[in-house]
Amino acid sequence: MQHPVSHSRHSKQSVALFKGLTEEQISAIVAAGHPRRYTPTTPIIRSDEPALHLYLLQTGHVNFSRVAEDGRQILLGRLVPADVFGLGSLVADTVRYIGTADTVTESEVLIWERNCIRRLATACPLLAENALRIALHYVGVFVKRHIALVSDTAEERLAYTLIQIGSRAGHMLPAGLEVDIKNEDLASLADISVFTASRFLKSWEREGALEKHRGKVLIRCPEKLLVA
Amino acid sequence: MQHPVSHSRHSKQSVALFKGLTEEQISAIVAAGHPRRYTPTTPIIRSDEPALHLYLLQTGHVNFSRVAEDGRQILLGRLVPADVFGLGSLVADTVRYIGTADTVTESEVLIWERNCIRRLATACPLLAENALRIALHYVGVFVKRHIALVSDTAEERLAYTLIQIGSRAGHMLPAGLEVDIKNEDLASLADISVFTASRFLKSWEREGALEKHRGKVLIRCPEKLLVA
DNA sequence: CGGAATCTTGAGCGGCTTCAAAACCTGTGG
DNA sequence: CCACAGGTTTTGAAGCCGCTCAAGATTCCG
Repeated sequence: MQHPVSHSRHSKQSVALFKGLTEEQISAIVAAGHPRRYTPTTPIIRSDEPALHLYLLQTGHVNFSRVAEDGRQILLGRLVPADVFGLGSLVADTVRYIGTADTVTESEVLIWERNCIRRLATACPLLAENALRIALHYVGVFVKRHIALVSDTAEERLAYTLIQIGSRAGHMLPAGLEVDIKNEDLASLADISVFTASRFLKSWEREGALEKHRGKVLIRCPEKLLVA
Repeated sequence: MQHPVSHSRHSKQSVALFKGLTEEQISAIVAAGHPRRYTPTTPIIRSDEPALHLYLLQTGHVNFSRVAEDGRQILLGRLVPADVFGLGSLVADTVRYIGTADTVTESEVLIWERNCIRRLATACPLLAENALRIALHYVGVFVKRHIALVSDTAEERLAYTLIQIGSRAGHMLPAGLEVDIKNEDLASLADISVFTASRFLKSWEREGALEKHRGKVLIRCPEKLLVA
């Protein structure tokens, strides 16, 4: 699975964690972090481990998930460049990671140790405030997903998920918006079975709304997904 | 619905938002807030409104909910004394409330204006850190509820919900742990229909695990809920 | 006592899931 | 270059959990 695609290195300004900081502050913080590269399908953190590190994804894609008691792995989100994870490392008493992060593609991350990033946050309170905003954002995201799960149909959830993941992790092509994602992951994000996902995707393909290839979806007409 | 029950005024130490602060700091913060009293079933904040205030519940119970597109009201949680809501007021750019807060019983809250609480947070960074911990805690709570929704049965979810709400909002009686909550709210928190909720509650009552009265559940043997 | 809210019970059904099996795609190694 | 093995996707058929709908019972309060 080699990707000639550029795993777009984000600009520093687009990092939500750095919002409002000066160039100098950002540079100092970035310099304090350790870069690291992971091969595809490698675990970076595991859920319930003590949150000892903060991570900033620079290139590549990462699945954030959690396993249910019955063993099924439930995707909570897909992380893209400029996303951070391991926010628990910023609080005083040791909290634990909420989910497991596994690389999907080869990925580069910037890592700070707990004490290091906490020291930086003390010197620069905006960092803590940004972390709070991000955390609240995720609360909103999960509430929304929850509401959708109890009040929308499987088809509506899949359509919404596809649009959402497309706008975040997709890349523009002449033919449309392409997303590198398997049916299995799409299904998990939409909280439906792979079979149901396949059925709806196929039906949209027949209507010309998208094209399906192994591990890829090419969205041609996003508006066609939301109608029927 | 008059309650002779004491809506236990929390001690200042038990407030998660004040964790690690000195008595002096807490007193100063509390002094800066405006107390206010609400009658039962009154809205305090509405979802999607700009987060202009931070609230600390001092006495009473508050439902935190959100309405789905089809109009159904979905309970996200029940707030008890020492809980805070409106955390969005702590971040710089105006975010919006995630849910609606309605009093269940007569309630007293302490209110801070956005600018006021932000000034206090600047002077006392621990406040921001505590807010982050609380936000991350809620992320974990919603993730857990979501996992349960896709992998547990209706009965398991209801049992878990009952235990949870009992330990948070219940009061000890000689006969057991009593919770003031309607089937409808219990059902919403467990993400099941009122009918399904009624069936399981009745079945537990027949097994002697609990007693059901209008608007009340008396839990006698919590362990009996988790078995069959 | 009347009326409104809450709770109960039964019957029927429906959207998804589960299960089984086959088709398909893709990189690999002979 | 072709065949093979692994993972991925498709399709069909059957079943089930919990929901919906309807109606009645119960409790509470003015």
